[in-house]
Amino acid sequence: MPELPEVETTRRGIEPAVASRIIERIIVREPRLRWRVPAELPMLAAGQRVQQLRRRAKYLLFDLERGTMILHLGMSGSLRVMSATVAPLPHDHVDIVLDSGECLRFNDPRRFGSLLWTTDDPLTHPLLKSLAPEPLSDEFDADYLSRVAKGRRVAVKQLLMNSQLVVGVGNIYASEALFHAGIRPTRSAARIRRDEFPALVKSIRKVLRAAIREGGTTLRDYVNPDGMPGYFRQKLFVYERTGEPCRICKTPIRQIVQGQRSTYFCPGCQK
DNA sequence: ATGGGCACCTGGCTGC
DNA sequence: TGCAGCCAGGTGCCCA
Repeated sequence: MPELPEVETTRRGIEPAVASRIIERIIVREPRLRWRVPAELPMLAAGQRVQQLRRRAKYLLFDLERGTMILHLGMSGSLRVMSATVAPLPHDHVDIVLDSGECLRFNDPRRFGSLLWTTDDPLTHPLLKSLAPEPLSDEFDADYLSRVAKGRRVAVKQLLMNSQLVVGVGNIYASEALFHAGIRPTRSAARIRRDEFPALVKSIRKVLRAAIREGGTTLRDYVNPDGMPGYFRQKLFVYERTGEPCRICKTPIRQIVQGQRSTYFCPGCQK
């Protein structure tokens, strides 16, 4: 599910509920996520005040007084803010109970999400230390992208989904960004011309920002912390529009498979 | 170093 | 109605 816009929407949605609150307790109903939730995490985190809630790539970082909780939503995860007294539903694996009486409830049917603990700088954690620059930061520019694409024979779509090179862009936004840049997803990264990188960078940033503005994209499971879907789905140009006419040139949108993931593009607009 | 394929999991949909 | 097969927003790991 969640790519950068959905994770950022989640961060913004839960921030008012968690900022400066004390974590009263953490209830782990199902520790078997992508990695087992450390048995000691509830004990370690309880009683600490939330100093800051950050996002790095698709990870949410809860900085506490003496350690950080690292949370990833995986494919089907979502976090909701609700009263701690509400009865849990299936797949409500974790509750982070706050001193306000509210809780953050983590629901994740497929259990590809994760919840980890570190006392070090979380950015040096093995899962985070090799992540590429944030796509909405100044560091991510045409020079950067052309440099990392140089000599890479992978398809440009797969390059965009390699978190060591570009973060936050998943299966939806990779297809969408390439559409807006007018670039075929199948082209080798090495074959992208120098003058195409500015448009590609611009498209990635534009798509991510626009999706954040709409509260993300809901295809199936994703809901924001208020339980509401994201509305960017209506603004998708190619994703899950197989056979439908391109919104620009009316050519039917095509679907192919790259790296075992569906890719969508317009044969008319993307060269 | 790079790239390809698999694995982890559940649920919803399709078609026989 | 039942069920097998396929697909889904991520990403670490193993292998060539």
